[in-house]
Order: sequence, then structure tokens, then C-alpha cells
Amino acid sequence: MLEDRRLAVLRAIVDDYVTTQEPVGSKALVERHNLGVSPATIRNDMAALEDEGYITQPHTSAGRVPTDLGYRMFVDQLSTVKPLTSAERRAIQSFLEDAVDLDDVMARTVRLLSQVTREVALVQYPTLSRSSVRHVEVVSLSTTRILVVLIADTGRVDQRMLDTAAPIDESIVADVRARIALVIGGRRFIEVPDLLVGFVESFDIHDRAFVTAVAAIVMELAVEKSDQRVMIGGTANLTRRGDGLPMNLQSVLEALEEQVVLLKLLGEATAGDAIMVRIGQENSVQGMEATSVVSTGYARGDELVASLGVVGPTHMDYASNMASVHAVAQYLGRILSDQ
Amino acid sequence: MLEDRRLAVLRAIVDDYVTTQEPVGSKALVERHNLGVSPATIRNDMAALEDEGYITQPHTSAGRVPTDLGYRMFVDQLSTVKPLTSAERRAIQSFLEDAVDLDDVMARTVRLLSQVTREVALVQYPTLSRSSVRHVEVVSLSTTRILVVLIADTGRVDQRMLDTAAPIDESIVADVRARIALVIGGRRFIEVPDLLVGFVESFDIHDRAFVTAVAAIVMELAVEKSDQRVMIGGTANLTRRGDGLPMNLQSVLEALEEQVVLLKLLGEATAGDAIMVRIGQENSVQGMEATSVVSTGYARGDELVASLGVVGPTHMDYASNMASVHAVAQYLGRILSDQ
DNA sequence: ATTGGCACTCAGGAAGTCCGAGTGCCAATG
DNA sequence: CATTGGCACTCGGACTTCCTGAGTGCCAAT
Repeated sequence: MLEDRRLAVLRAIVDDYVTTQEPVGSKALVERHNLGVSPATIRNDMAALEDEGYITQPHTSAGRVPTDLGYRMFVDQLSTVKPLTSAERRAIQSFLEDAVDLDDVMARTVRLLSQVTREVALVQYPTLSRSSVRHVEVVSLSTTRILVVLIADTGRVDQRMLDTAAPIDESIVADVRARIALVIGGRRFIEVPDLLVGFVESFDIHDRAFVTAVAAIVMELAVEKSDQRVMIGGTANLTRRGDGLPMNLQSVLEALEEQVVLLKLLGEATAGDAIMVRIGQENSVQGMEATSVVSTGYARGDELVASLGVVGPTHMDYASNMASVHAVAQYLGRILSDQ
Repeated sequence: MLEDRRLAVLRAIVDDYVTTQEPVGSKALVERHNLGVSPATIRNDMAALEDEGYITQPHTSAGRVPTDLGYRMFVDQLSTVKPLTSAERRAIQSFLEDAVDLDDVMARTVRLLSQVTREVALVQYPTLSRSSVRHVEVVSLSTTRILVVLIADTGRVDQRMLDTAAPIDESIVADVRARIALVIGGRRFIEVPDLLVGFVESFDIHDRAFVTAVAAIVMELAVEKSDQRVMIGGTANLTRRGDGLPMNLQSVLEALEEQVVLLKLLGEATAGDAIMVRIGQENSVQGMEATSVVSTGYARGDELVASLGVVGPTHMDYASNMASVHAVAQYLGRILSDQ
């Protein structure tokens, strides 16, 4: 079928370009892939593909290079997921199993993902909103400095310091600690704001300034604010590609230093098995026009808690990266859901 | 004096090379710095400096470039500390003051340092050994998963997960929590191992497996292991220099991903006002032969708690960077020591 | 629709040329 | 004896030119 072959040609171009990094021409194409036609025919197809915007020429008399649109088509229609080898799967699992705490799990996941894909890896910390309060702690570091610690049942620990105007008596701190634990202990994070209604008023009027401040911090910790952590690793992989990299290394590195940007890149945690791919300009981050992001959500039990993914040049190996991201997300979910 | 002028020449060469990044010749030297002699004289001095190993020629008929030894001499004898402007000082202070917790303080410090110096910044978390236990918490996340949290009076929070073979009863967890808090609460971290002697034996024989595990984790957290965190930022600055950078970006980025390497780079916290400078090959880290490290310790109160510093090419602006590192260390210390 | 033929294009490598910044050396000088 | 002007020499890098070959588009033939 005519239309079919054209897509086959596009796929072949993407394949070749991803591996060689060089514009691919009609002749090389028929040699390396056994399409049963002559170069001239391919040229016609290529001209058509170019008209449709899937490929482009860096300059006349050069081969073709996929456009963002071309990659998009490739990802949507043409790529077949490369399953990981069982050796790889075993390596992933055992590597993650050895983690000693949540930070370690995250660190290992980032490292793993960046090594497997040889791209820059991003892993977002599990969101609190879906999980519940395992423990809350109010500790005085000095008479005017209080530390509030929230422990989630995911093992995530968040803390926040509070400097008070007036010295706070230890007995009040103990009182607040006990009563706040009673109120929100074991409850869902989303419920926390509601639960704290009236909490402040139950205290002596003299202490309310302090209690209000603590309550405010607990709310802040419990809501939103705390989804904001993303771990990054494998930035050295950005320099891996030969020289002809079409992206500005500096601007990419700069963008990747901003937590906000990282969150934006990961996007909303996608449900189920869906893997999100943002190609080139599709992610509207300044300085990252020549990079793509492959991301997906991961779950704790059956609740989606956050996202992870990789960032690389638009000419990345989408099929492999999608498979790796998917696999790592699955294993990470499994580790988090105990066992 | 003859010897004096030679050193002046060396200083001039370093100055020029640091700013222009290009080999500097005798003529340019007399023009830009007002040494009261002719180029020919300078050439003689340069030849002497080259014999002594302070400078070298990239190739015949090119200007001179400082060697590691040359930079060393420059740092040890020639550089005058550039004091920061009061505007800079104010900016530093106010930027750090807004931090909400220890993580935030560290994050802000890294960002600040990398922006001020335009180099890669490293900041080590305060060491626990000198500080004391503000609070210890043992929480069960599930029946077979326990979380141990240690809070230091610096505001530093460390946690570790523990998976047990058999389910643990909540009452035992509460018991351990209460008793371990009693034993080590308020004490110095260094004392912890001693204090825990006999602790396990005070429990019922059935629970000892669990208690032993908890005690082991507390010890691990309290000792050494936990100094190991270093925050890094500003890696984009590595790409800043034009092109002719003599260092391999990839290998540097790779090295900087290893926590161990970062710690090694920062080295021992240096006492007092001493600023440590490691030039080129002096830091024996694989892949970082062309980079220098400027670091110093910072104190909480009058106790040295950790180090911070910057990493950059050997042709960095040592004078400025030393001043910045010093200033940031001071302000960080001030912030940590309350107010 | 496919294909072979053909003229055309042009990036990038090879080879050659040139320039000038920079050097080392030497003889002259105070 | 340190300093200096003079001078011959070196050579990396910039600039030019040339050429090749991979790749293209178009067209007529099948």
C-alpha cells in the first residue's frame, strides 16, 4: 500500500537518524532497510513527507532529518515498545530493593533511570495529598525556634522551621504536639485543613499567636507546597552525543536547575499505563526547544502519587526510553507499596 | 628588585589570562600593566618563570599560560582578597534570612554561591557529630516497616526505614520510642554509641531482634554516615566559558554526580578563616584534573560543622572566589547560629 | 506507480597561502 | 649586569580556493 510505505519510510528515517545522528538519504535508506523499491521511489515518498511536514532538509543536497512533527508521528503510530530483557528487569528490581529510606529510593531511581536510558532522569517525590499523616512532631530547637515535622505513611518526611517573636514555653510546645497529633494523626492529608478548623480556638488566648503559626505551617506542609520536589540526575549524558548537537547545552542546564521547570516538564501524573511524550517545542519551556521529555506517573498501591521521566534531545530513542520509563515506574511503584 | 618584578609579571600573566582566556605575550603585558620596562626585559623574566615551572607555552610562538604551579604561587603569594561591596553583603544576608528550614537554607546558599561566583557551588550539610539530639522518633509505617527519625538541634532531620522480618506490635514501638528518647534525648551525637550500651539488654528477650535493629540504625544515623550530604548547583556555569575550555565537560559532570567525589573535593572543614584552594592536579579526582576547588569551613556558633566551596576551571578568578566563599561561609554560619 | 538517467547543488574536507603575534638571541648601552 | 632595541625565525589560525561525492529534483520510459 502506498500510504503504508510512506510511513515505513518515515520510521526508517527516524530509526537511522536516531542511531547515526546524520541526515539520511534515499540510497542509504534502501540499503539498510529492505524496502523492496528503488531510491527514486523513496525520493518521491520523501518529497511527499516533506510536504506534509514530517521531515526536512538541513540544506539542499543533504539527506532528510525528522521534524518535531515527524517524531510525533513516529511515537504515536510507528514505534513498537521494546520490552526490556529479563536481566535488565532483575537488575532494576534488585537495585531498588536495597534502598534504606525514601530519599535513598528516589536517589537510586534517578541513578537507575539515567543509566538505563543514558539520558537525564527526573523523579518527583510522592505527593502527600493522597496519603495520610503517620506522625506529626513539634520540637523546640531553641526558645524562639520551633521545628514542625510531618511524617507520611509513604515514609516521606517534611519539616519546617518557625521563628517566634516571643520565647515559647516548653510546656506549650508539648501541649500543642499532643493535641495536634490527636487531631490529625492517621488522617488523610487532604482532610488536614478541615480538621484544623477550631483547633486554634481551643487554646488559651495567650498562646494563640504561636498555635496559629504552627497550624499554618502544618497546613502548608500538608497541602500542595510539598509536591514540589524533583530529583534530577545524569546531566552528564547531555554531553554524550558527539558534537553536532542542535541544542544549546547551557540553556538546557540552566533550565534544569529550576525546580519549577522540572515540575512543568514532568507534567501531570498520567493515569494508568499512559506514557506522555513531549517533543521539542511541545514543551513550552524556555531554552528547551530542542529537547523531548518522556514521562509517566507511578503509583503507590493503586494510587497515582507522582511522575518520573527522562529528558533528552529530540532525536532520542523513543521506543527504548518509553519502555525504560514505564518499567522503572512500575518497579518504583512496587517498592513503595511495601514489598 | 629583580625578584619582585618577576612575581609581578607572574601576577600580571595570571590576571590577564583569567580575564581574556588567551595566552598572554610580552608586548600586551607591558601595555596593559604599567611595569616600567620594555617587552624584551619581560621576555627574559618570562623565560626565567618558565624555567621555574610557573608558566608554559601552548606552542612555540604563542604567549604564556600559567601552570598549576603558577596558580599556586599566585594564590599563596600574590592575590589580594577583593572585599565584597556592601551591596553584595546585604544581598547575601537578606537572601539567606528568608529561608524556612534547613533544606531551604542549604538550597539558598548553593544558589547564592553559584550566582555570585558564577561557578559550580557545593555546600555540605552540617555534620551531626558536634551537635546534639533534639528529638528521636520511632514510627511504624506498617506492621513490618518502621521509620526512625533523628532531629538535631541544627534543624537537620535524618530518617531511615527498617523492614522487619516479623510484624512488630505497636506497643513495643511505643516502648522503644519512649525509652530511647529518654536515653539519648538532648545528648551529643558523639555520645550516642556509648549511651546505647546495654540498651538492648534492658528489653524483653523476644523483642531484642527488633530493638537491636533500631539501635543499629540510630547509631548509624548518629555517626559519620550522615555527614555525607552535599548539595550542588550552578552546573550550567561550566558551559559559560567560550569554547577554548581545556577541560572535558563530560568527565567533570560525571564526577560531580558522585556524592563521594563532592565530599572529597570539599575536603576536611578547614579551621578558622583559612580558605583551602586545590588547584588542578592537586585534587586527585579522576576527570577533574583541569579544575580547581576553593573551599572553607563554616561554623555554627564557634563550632565548625561543615564545608562549602566552588568548583571551576583552573583559570578561575581566585581572588574573587575566595572572597565570595569566605563571605558566604560567614553569613551561613551566622544564620545557623540563630539570628 | 515505479524506475533509470541525468543535470544540478552544495557542505565539508584537503591543500595552499599568508599574516602577525610572539619568541629567542645578540650586541649595544648605562 | 640588568636592560633594551634590533632582527631573524616560528608557526597556529584565519582565509582562500578547489574538488569531491552524497544527495536532490525532474523527466521520460516502462
